Amino acid sequence: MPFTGSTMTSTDQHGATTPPLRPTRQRRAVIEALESFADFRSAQEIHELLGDRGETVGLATVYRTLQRLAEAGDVDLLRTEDGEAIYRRCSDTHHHHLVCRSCGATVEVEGPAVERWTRAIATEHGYDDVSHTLEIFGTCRDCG
Amino acid sequence: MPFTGSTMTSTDQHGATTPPLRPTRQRRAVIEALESFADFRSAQEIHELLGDRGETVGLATVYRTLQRLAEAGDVDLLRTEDGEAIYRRCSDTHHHHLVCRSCGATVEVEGPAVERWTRAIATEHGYDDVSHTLEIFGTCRDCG
DNA sequence: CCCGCGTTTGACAATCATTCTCAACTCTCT
DNA sequence: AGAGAGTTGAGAATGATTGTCAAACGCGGG
Repeated sequence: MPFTGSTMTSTDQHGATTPPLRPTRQRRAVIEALESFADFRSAQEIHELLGDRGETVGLATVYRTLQRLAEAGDVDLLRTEDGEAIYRRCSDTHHHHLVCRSCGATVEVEGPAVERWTRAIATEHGYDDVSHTLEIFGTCRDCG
Repeated sequence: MPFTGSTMTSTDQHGATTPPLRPTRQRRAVIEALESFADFRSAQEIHELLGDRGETVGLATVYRTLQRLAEAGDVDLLRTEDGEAIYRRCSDTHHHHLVCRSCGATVEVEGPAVERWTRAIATEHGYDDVSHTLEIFGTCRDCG
């Protein structure tokens, strides 16, 4: 299987291939749910959270919605060490995360130097159309 | 589910909790298979590759072996965008990868500056016991 | 060389996250 | 109100990965 590393950005590079997105009750619910926490959660957890709130949203829909949002760059998607996808709402600038290994507390960090470095390294090796992933893990003060 | 971000390094930080590892035919076969290619492959692919070679090694065993090797730091483990685990033999120094999005060709890269940066950022925010993941994706010259 | 015992293996069942299917439903626009 | 495209939900289906457990193996001692 080929490697699909086209990480975050799915911005329209051309005209407008993106089909319209309808503001349904379910979608609003998911987005609202995302507003209610600051760390990363899995699709399943978000689905559960919605259930607790009394919102009825199918699991498949939660998955679909999160996918769309991630593609659109409206939420951050990252993978836990065991490959599970976890999501979080985020600012729209390119950034990375410092995540607490034990409680999940997250800090968004920026590093222009790193951005430059990755691009330079890639170019130097003849790679084009560069993207990257960078996540930092650690134990936060409270969990220390 | 808590976050387990203890990425690559699983080096014994203490005495020697690591139990002995027996050099069985299967393990040797897996390691040998790893020698035969330079890019990343999934456990399934490696299992298949072994089959083609006439080596009979159970799929579960391949998974177990790769896991052990990864824990021991003898192979690199990274995740494709869809969460599949892929492995590759590697040098034992800490490094990152520049992977071709379409053919999987890989280059190991080092960046002392990045290492320092991540540690600094983490410390600055009160995070301890820092580790990180960083992968760069792009389209290599041949696939361009 | 044979024995004992903890380690490993393998076939297969079991998990688990995620995706697919498809009929029923909802928007949006006219 | 009606048409047509986008959405949804329930449950089946997928697919990677892990668990189970009895049989096979590697290693040190006698």
